[in-house]
Amino acid sequence: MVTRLPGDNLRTAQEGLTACFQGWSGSDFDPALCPVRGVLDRLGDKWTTLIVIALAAGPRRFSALRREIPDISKRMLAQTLRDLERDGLISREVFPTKPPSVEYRLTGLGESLLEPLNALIAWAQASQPDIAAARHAYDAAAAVEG
Amino acid sequence: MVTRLPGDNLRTAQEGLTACFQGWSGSDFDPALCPVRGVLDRLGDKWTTLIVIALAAGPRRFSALRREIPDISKRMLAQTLRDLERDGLISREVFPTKPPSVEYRLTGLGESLLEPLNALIAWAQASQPDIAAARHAYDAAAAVEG
DNA sequence: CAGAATCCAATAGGATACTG
DNA sequence: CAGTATCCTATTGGATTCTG
Repeated sequence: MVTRLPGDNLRTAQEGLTACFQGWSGSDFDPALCPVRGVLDRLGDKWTTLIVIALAAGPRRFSALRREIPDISKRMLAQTLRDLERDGLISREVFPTKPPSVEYRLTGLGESLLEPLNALIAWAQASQPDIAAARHAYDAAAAVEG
Repeated sequence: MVTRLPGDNLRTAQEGLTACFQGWSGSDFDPALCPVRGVLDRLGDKWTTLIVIALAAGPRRFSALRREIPDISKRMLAQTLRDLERDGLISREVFPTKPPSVEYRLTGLGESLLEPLNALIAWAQASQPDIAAARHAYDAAAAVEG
């Protein structure tokens, strides 16, 4: 175990991101092929992360998810679940009851997303006051200069 | 320093996300007020993360960013930079040369995003083969059943 | 060079109604 | 219950033109 200085994690992250970035920022590279974009586009849509977080607590049925994410429409819930299943992040199990019930749960791959996602959420929560303050200051400055 | 078992980080992430989730999944809570959604919506747009990653390597000028992200339009670059500045993640410095040049750099708050972002990118890169395989399997299965 | 403004196309996503 | 299908609106974002 090495001793870690305060700026150490930051430098590691800088280097990792820079190395990654240089791999696909070359002008003759097709941006559509960049795997990072593909994955982040998914995570970036309106509902994916919410559903993953909801499923982090355990398996859920379709209507249970609807209750936990009150403002999602049936359409988008069904579609996002399908996309997540297609990407192998969640699995779908149909119980042939009557009426039928369907249970969704994270796969191992889906669970592996929880750690980096948790880090990001923690950052969002910790930074939210700073961001709000910055926005307020920016808007106030913009207002005085017309 | 405690010993860490293999599943330990996962459990920590599960608990953290679940606790966070329960805070705002209550049905009488206005989803628009959820700070996590606000922040993740920003990170989820098409260009924000790309720009942050580009700036992780150091300050950049407007046209340098355009070269490094070849498929961004002037409009979206300007708009995304403005939003990032408003949120306090980057700072903007104008040099009164002629013609003018403007330099953007990450603030301390912006740098603090690099670590969680790096974790997510690393996950995306590591998981990309699994995701591609899952998609292929899903599509193949969907094809046979009509 | 670094934008702002305008216009327009593509997509995301909500509401509703219908099905097994 | 767990979806699908259709329609429609709002937002995103590209192309182009104009300015200091």
